[in-house]
Amino acid sequence: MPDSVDPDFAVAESMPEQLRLQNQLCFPLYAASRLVTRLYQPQLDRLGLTYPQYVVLMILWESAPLTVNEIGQRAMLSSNTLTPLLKRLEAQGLVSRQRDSADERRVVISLTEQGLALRGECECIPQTLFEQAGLNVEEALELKRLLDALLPGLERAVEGTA
Amino acid sequence: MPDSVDPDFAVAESMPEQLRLQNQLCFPLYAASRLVTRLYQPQLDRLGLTYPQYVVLMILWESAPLTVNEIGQRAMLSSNTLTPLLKRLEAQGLVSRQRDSADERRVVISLTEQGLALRGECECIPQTLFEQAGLNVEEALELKRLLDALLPGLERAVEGTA
DNA sequence: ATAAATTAAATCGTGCACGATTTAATTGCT
DNA sequence: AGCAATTAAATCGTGCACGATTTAATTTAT
Repeated sequence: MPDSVDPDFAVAESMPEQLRLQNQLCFPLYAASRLVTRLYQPQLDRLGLTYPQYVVLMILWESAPLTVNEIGQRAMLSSNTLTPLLKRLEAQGLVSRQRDSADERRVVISLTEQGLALRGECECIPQTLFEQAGLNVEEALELKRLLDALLPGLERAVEGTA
Repeated sequence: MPDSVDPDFAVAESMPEQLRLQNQLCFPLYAASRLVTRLYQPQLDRLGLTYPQYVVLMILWESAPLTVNEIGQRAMLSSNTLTPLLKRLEAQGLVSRQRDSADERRVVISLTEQGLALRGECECIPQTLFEQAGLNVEEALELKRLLDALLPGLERAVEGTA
């Protein structure tokens, strides 16, 4: 044992390699996700949106009207998260919520004229942020490819343990 | 215009490519991060930990004692998130919090014997989850490499807009 | 020496996430 | 028809995240 004066020597010395933050895949994933959300914020603030609200709107812009569950499948969120989020979007006049008369259990979410109009405001956001983050196109595509390949296995694993 | 009966035809038709969820890098990042956290939960539940608490403990296992700010730099979290989290870890008897007598502004976080002992319980978690998610080693390494390369640019961009 | 600037935590308010439960509507089964 | 099982949202409770502000201690520049 070297005559180190570092009081944490004993702790660091016995730290198993696989538990070091630097060796974990989960941490950069967690950090990158939060950083990207923070990068979106200034753009979304101007529109009065949060990042999860923006995700839900992107889903609706693509396929509205949708039920809460259908949005949930696409966003991987369930009603405990979506119901209050959708109520906030409704309060902002961006979506409307109405029970499906054919099946009263369902709530159908539609875009209002205002909600649809917001799409135009958002068109430039991805490109702006892409440049702001100084992303390399090839690396970004490769990253997306790997993440898309990872997701099905993760979903299966999460279901399996539930 | 085709004689589609899809009532959403008009909406989907005009959806700009760059706003489709499928074409965004941010969404798989957001989804993967949440899925990984959910995958950790069953393992961490047994120990009474949340994923962010586990991250903070990994940091402490590597370099305790640390101030709140030092933990924050490593975890990319600040006192508004860390203070309550650390109080919960303290309430569980895993860490101790004490003002630095040399600089009363600082709060030094140390591991208790119990907090240090928990490390042993966690050694197998990364390997277990890696297998549970059916991760391919090469892809995982490549993914980690890309994410690690992405983080500095994201951090710079987030600072720049603040 | 002291006032201004800086730094470190804590506090506050809002909005996710998500496990668990509840409520209500529909479907399936006899 | 009628009752059990299923499904869809909503509700509840806890714990992050994070912008903004506050409090208090230290540093700096007069």
